Amino acid sequence: MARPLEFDKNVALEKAMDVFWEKGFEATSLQDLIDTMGLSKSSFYQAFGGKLELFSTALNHYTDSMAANMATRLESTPSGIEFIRNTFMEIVAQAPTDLGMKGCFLMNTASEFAQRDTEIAALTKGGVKKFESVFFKAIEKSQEAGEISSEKDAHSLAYFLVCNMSGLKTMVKAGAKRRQLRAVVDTLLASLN
Amino acid sequence: MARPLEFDKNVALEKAMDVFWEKGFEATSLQDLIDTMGLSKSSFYQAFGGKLELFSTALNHYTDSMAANMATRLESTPSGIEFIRNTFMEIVAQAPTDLGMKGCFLMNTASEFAQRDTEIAALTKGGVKKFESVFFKAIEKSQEAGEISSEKDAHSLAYFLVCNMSGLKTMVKAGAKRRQLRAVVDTLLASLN
DNA sequence: CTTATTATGGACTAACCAGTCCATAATGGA
DNA sequence: TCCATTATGGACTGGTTAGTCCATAATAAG
Repeated sequence: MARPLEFDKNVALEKAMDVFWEKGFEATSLQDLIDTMGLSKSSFYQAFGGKLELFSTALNHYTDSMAANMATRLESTPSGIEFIRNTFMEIVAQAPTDLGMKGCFLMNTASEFAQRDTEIAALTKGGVKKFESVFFKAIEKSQEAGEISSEKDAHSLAYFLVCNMSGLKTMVKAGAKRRQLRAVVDTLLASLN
Repeated sequence: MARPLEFDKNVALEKAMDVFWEKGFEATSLQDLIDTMGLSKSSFYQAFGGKLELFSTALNHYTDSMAANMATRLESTPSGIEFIRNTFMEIVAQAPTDLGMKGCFLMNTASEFAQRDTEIAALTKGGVKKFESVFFKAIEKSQEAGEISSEKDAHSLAYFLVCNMSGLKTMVKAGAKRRQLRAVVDTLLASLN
């Protein structure tokens, strides 16, 4: 019926997500975006509405795909506590890499400007819940298997894990050494028993 | 010998710190700064060199005064673990206030652009050490008093506390409720014993 | 009072910002 | 083939950015 798009919208969105993830909202210019995404200004506005709108879309894409990824890994891991250990060990492992230095897109966003934009604030709240819910399931699983005492409140523990995930990823950005992160994870895991 | 400054440099620096703290580096314009600091562009550049230079100065001022403040409070608190509890309870208490929503200037900075500027990266590393060292002293104090087992590594615990402090302050920005933060602090404090 | 020194106000710059608009290109259906 | 529809390239906008520069104001020493 009409001229088709010359680019893959999902691919372009992922590239935009990477830029926002690495540089944040303010430090990312429209030029950065259209260069990385490889499309013209017209196509950009046509397809994604604008900078802020694209940012929201990218952030939602991030939390959805990340949480889905974690949920899948949880299902394929026999032990809940093993899933938790793996998740945190991965943060330690990728600490000195480019990926590690980007931190967590969700927490970066909360830190940068959640309180300046109510829509973004709602998005970060929702994003936290997605991660929290995966940890909650992992803890329930562990409690059923007797790995974690059932007397502990699973919701509190889940939030505690999210909080430590956020803290660890920020410490990576603040220049933490692997052994320091490792020590934190050890302490954290020990506190679950 | 010559015309004197019409403003107090320290007062101006504190005001600049507040703006950077609240809005971050990128989102703070020179106009924001000179408006808040109440001085002209010429005086601004004359006295503080430039935006980035002022940011460094403000960040250093923040970590120095914050760490000094904590050190003083530690000395005047009989029990090390009580100091730790107070410190974290204060974060919970001020969570829904304007101050709480600003988060931690140091961690905000690490999150925003530590990895884009090597000088700032060095500053954040140093800032973390300042906080870590206060917690380290608090833990040593607690271990001497028998409140915390001496078998635990004080350095690891100190870093664990810094990490949780960072995490909690980010969770505040992400819209955490008081009772969620409270639960995290309870879990954290319980893990020290 | 004069002079050397420094602070200040305000005009100015060049680059960049997000976003708009329109003429043109490309496509599928009739 | 022709037309309706949509995508695209690129020129353009008004506003903002950090930072510079100079003429003038204020001061303290002599």
